This record gives sequence, structure tokens and C-alpha cells, in this order.
Amino acid sequence: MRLNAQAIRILKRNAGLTLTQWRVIALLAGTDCKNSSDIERQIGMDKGQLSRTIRGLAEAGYVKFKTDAKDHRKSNLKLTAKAQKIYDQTLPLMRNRQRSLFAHLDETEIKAIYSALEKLERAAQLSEDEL
Amino acid sequence: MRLNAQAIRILKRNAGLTLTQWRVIALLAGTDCKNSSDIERQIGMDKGQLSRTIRGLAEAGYVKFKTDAKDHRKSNLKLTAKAQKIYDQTLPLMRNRQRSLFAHLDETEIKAIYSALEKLERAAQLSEDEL
DNA sequence: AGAAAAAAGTTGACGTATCAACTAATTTAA
DNA sequence: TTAAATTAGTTGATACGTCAACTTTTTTCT
Repeated sequence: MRLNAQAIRILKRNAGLTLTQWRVIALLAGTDCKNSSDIERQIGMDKGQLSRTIRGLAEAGYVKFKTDAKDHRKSNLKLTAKAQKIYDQTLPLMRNRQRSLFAHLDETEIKAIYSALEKLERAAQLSEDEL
Repeated sequence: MRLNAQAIRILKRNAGLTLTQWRVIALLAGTDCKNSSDIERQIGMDKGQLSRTIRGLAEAGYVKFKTDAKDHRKSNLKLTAKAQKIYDQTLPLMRNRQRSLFAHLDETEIKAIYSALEKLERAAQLSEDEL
């Protein structure tokens, strides 16, 4: 979509981040997600892409890994100070964008979109089973 | 989206085509699009991707090129018999899918979606200019 | 007519989405 | 308790979307 193009530009200019990088950082900063699987469950992002995104973030010095003491499959993620700072700076920008986009829609429309998308998903799911 | 996953599966199984390949074939078969730029204008697809898709189709024996006699920049595209046959076979499948998806939505919802998406596009466009 | 601009296509690069196969660690259930 | 199933995460492959630079041909403008 073209809608993303804008977010992408903001992120690139102001934070040097890709959209997926931003989403991961935002989850680590703003929710109690700690590891890859948490994030996966939260936003339904693909494991593989997630793995690569996180590696990228680590290489860029935004997150640190530490294998979980109790479950050696998991590795807990922590944002670096650098990442935290960028997050704090960027969040307002993204919030503004979100607001100005949705400002043009009235509630009815927003609800209709959500419900319709849900139904479409469900319909797709159903007919998927018939294959 | 997950919605596409389904179309992709249908196309792969029944026609051995990717979604973009299908879209191009469908345009060449069902509209008066003749060349790359026509298609670009019709569905707003990227020139680059289009170029590659068409090359793929040509290599697979679905379309034939012929440089336009009057404008040597253009190359007119023609579906082969093979492509036409696949199109005729596949169109009903895709139509059914479309129908069964939208069957779950009432008109109000469909209209709301379209209008909301339009507004979002426009809002994105506007704030794009402010960057 | 000649220079500049625009249009048609090609190619390269990067980011995103999805599927599949795989390893290693943990949980479950016989 | 050991075998089987799950879960966490990595890696590879393919398709899709977008931007940018570039060539060639045509159009526009003066």
C-alpha cells in the first residue's frame, strides 16, 4: 500500500529504521513482549522474518540477546539505551501520523472497516478448508 | 494479507501462475490493454515489476512481444493460445472465490470500505506533501 | 531544426510477506 | 522414564512492492 510509504519515510529519515524494525522495537519498548515468540503472537509476524529482523537490530546495536536461564530455547531481548532513545523520539511522530490519517474517518467507517476485514478473513479461512 | 494466500493457491494449483502473472494475463485477455504502460495505468502496478513479470510470461510461453510499428518504444503484447486457454479455465474459479468472499458483506460495509480506503489514501497523499 | 522534456521499458537494490525444512530444547503422554 | 509431539528460533526460497538510475525513442517547445 501507499499508506506505508509514508511511515517508511518518516522512520528512515528520523530514525534510520525500517518498518519492521520499528514494529519490533515498539513492541519491546511498549509491551511486555520479551522474546521472538511473544512478538510473533502479538502481531502475527512470520517467525523467519522476525528472526532476521532481530538479528539486524542486534547487529545495528539496538537489541541485546540473552538466552533464557530456564528455557534454553528462548532468548530474551533487551533494547539498548540507543534504541530506547530513538523510540522515545520517534513514537510521537508515528502517533501524529496515525492520528492525522484516522482523523478523516468517522467512527462508523472505522468500525465498518474492522468488521468487514474480519469477515473477509473469516470467509477466506472457511473456503481455505475446502481446498 | 491472508486473503491473497488463497488466490495464490488456486492459481498455482490450477494454472501454475503467480498472482501478478494472472493479473497481467487477465488484463490482456479481458481489457483492451496492449502494452506495459496500458497495464500500468490500469492497475497502478510498478513499471519494473511489470517488466519482469512480462518477461517471465514470455519465457513461459504465455505472451509474445512485437515492437510497435509506429512507436518503437512500445512493444505490443499478445497472449498465446496456451495463455488464453488457461485464462478461460481459471477465470470462473477466481470469480467464484471473489463472490464467496464478498457474499459475507452487505452493501453498506462494502461501500464503507471503499470510501474509507479512498479517504485514507487521500489523507496519506496530503500529509505526504508536508514532508 | 535542434535542445529539452517526457514516455516506454529495463535493470538493480532493498524491504516485506509467506511457506517450508531444519536444529535444538522442552513438554506430553504412554 | 523414554518416545513422541511441541515449541523456539534459524535458514532458504520465492513472490511482491517500491524506489531509483539508466537507455532509447518520441514529443514538445522555441
